[in-house]
Amino acid sequence: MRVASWNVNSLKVRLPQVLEWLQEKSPDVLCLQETKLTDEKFPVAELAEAGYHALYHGQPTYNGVAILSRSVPEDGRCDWPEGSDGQARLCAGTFAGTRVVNVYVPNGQSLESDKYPYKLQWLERLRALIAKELQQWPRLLLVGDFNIAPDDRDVYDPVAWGEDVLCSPPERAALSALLNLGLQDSWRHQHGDLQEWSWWDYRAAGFRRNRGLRIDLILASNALMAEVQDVVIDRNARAAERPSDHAPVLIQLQEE
DNA sequence: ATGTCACTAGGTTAGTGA
Repeated sequence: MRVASWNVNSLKVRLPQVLEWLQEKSPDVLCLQETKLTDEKFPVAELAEAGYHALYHGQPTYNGVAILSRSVPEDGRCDWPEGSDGQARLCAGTFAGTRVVNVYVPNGQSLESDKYPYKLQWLERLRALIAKELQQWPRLLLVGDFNIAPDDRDVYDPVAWGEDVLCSPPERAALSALLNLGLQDSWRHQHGDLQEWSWWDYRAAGFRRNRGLRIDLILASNALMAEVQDVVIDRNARAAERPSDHAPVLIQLQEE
């Protein structure tokens, strides 16, 4: 099974690139973040024509997540079990016994912003949810835009970036708490000390100068980690015409 | 550390969020 994650920064704008990428890579599952579409505007028909079912959860202007898949997921979930807080950042489904949880973690904006404590609270709620999900589905992938660079190897210039948002110790501790539930950063596990980025700022020619961060992650539960064959960041998608500022990340799991 | 992009509302541009 092959599962991917991609922050598309508006599915309305990026639908042609997404359809092309689906055709080229043919993943079983593609998790999207920042669709920025209300549910009635979700391109269900175009994706069905491409052979993909869609589970989606959006809102106007901001956020929005979706899971595109060859097969129909079981136990589909949109948003928190305790109810929505008005921000569409979470959805999940089960494919052949493998739970896939798709998240768009709040950005946080800056350490001074009120969005920063929201981010930390959101991550704590996610930890509690994943703890429960792991009990039901030991085979679990937690994928998405985490808006956290796990450590300094994931930052183009860690000295310049310092402990600013996306790299602050409390954010990294929140990510560690998630990993401590029994998950691994699959890309890092496969690639040792390699440095690659999944996001490059549109501003200041970030991509041309290869100034990026690795903030799009696929966390695999320990039960799944032995089946991981490959994890790749598809930098070509970022080099394409009218790109998202994020590249897709794709994990290949051994077939049964 | 800002060389962009996408969104919306409202008035063909400015604010906002990333």
